[in-house]
Amino acid sequence: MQYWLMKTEPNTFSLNDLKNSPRKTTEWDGVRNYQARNMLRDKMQKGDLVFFYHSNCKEPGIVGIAKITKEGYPDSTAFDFTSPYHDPKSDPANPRWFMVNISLVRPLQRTITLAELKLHLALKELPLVRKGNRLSILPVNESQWQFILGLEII
DNA sequence: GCCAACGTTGGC
DNA sequence: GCCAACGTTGGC
Repeated sequence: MQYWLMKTEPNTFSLNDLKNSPRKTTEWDGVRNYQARNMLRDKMQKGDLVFFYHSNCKEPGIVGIAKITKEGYPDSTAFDFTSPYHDPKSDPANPRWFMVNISLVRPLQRTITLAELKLHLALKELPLVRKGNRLSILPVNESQWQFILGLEII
């Protein structure tokens, strides 16, 4: 059982979009970074919990909890000529990109903002708050997970 | 294999 | 909108 943080731009796909998805489940497609791909393909396991993070928006932060409901499988949008994520270099016989399915567990009672996360010494090793980090999928260790959850209720 | 140029991410 | 920090590309 591992913990993760997954970034999404709410303009593209928000927590509400997840809530309104059939069975509150979505394919996490479109990841086109090899480090993130490796986590999707090799590390994420069914039942792992995920902080759902809104990036590139007015108030960046963690807004909900989701879980992995299907482990890594080839990202079909790479083969779809009509998709913005189409990648002609991904061969269906040897797929380059992978995705998982995630399902909503619950929204948080409030947004735990990036600014707030940066204040806590206990989170100084959290990859999210490290300078220059642009990965859209990041590991969270158990103590960090518990600490962040503890911030939800003020 | 090096590395300059370019593209992207994402906070601010 | 700016720009720092990365990742990728492609010439050599």
